[in-house]
Amino acid sequence: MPRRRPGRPRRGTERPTRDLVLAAATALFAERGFDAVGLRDVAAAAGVDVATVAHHTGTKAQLYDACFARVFAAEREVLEAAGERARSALAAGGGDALRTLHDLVDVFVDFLEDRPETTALWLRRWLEPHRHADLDERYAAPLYTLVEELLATAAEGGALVEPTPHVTVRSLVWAVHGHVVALAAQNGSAARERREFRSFVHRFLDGLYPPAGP
Amino acid sequence: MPRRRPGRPRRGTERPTRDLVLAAATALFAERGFDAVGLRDVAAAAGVDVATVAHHTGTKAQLYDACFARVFAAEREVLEAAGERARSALAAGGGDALRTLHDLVDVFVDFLEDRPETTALWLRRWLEPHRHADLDERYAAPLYTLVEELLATAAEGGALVEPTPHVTVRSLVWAVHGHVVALAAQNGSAARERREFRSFVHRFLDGLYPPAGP
DNA sequence: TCCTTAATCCAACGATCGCTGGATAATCCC
DNA sequence: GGGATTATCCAGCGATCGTTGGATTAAGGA
Repeated sequence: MPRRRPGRPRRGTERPTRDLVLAAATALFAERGFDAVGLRDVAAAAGVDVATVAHHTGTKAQLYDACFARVFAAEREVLEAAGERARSALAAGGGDALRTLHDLVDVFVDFLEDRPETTALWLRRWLEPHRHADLDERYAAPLYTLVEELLATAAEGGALVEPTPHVTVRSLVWAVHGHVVALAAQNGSAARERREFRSFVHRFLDGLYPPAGP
Repeated sequence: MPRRRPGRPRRGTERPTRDLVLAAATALFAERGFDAVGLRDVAAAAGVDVATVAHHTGTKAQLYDACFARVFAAEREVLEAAGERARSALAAGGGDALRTLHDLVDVFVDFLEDRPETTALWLRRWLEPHRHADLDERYAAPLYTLVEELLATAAEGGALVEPTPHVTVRSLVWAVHGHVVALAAQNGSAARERREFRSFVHRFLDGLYPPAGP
């Protein structure tokens, strides 16, 4: 690993060091948790010195928060874009509501399968809420309300056979996280596992609505 | 906290110190994780000295394993007893298979609601498999196969409308863990939350079987 | 050219960590 | 009563932790 050049960066240059540190720290935090990761581990993974990590990201707690903010912002962006697409598809009225709901949830599953560290950070956040006091309203609530809102919108046409959508959505989200964890734990035949889980989720979603009339 | 008496314990006396340490350590590990808990924290919570903790439970890693073994053994015992009852109820042939399945899963939900640290330890185990290399086969597999077996047994009468019981059972288990985490996070109206989740689980289980004929 | 700003690293501080050797006290067994 | 055994605590070891002060290098601004 070549040593990074010291000195003031050139004008047009962005600052890749901070992103480098954040990416390395995110991977380590997701795998081992806050206390098992030393700042020297982060520095070594990013190829810089410990003091450089502190220079860019402040204290360890601030670095932790920055990692969560970065990952959750990416998730939120993807989900809100998918939500907008679903909304306009339903507003157009031409599409099938159930099919739209399938597609929306597929985006969620795809995203978490592609970035398993997102699931790891969510689980750590749920396990240790005392570390994330200020993140509650900024990330968790919008995602849940989005899916619930989509569920309600999709249910406008046909009645929704589901008296507790809140519990239903939460259970669905946790099932997805469990799927990602199981994928990370097993060795082979991940493709089949992915297919089977999508099939399960679709059948689950279909069960929320009355069967289509003849 | 009165200092514990040194010296060899009396004959008939059991050894409460080890259990005291294990209980305190389990609560701390469930709340904060392995690395965030110091042996001095465990000792203080148990009202003993650090050396006493080491004397009874050996290494910190051994203490961690002992906590998991203790909690998972309790869970396994409860579940296997409920499984035996469900099996004999089905073998007698008199009862309703769906009702038997409801009761079995209710036992699981009740247990985790009563001991939320069980969920915390399961999630930590899933998040950090490198810490639990030897626990995989001893605890995880039997629970899953038990529920799947019960599902299969309950399905002998009526056909099971579920091509992937493995995925289904896992998703159900994760939904229960998510329910426990949500219960711990919220403040009030836990009774309503419990009722709604049970209702959800029952409807979910019913969806696995074809609707009863008229 | 010279001063300012910014990035990087080195060295080290105080605190805490897991762990242990040894002293002391209480009980059992003979 | 008197060793043997066991439980408990005290004190301290070496290692690692998060954090910081200061030196060095490189670029911008005048």
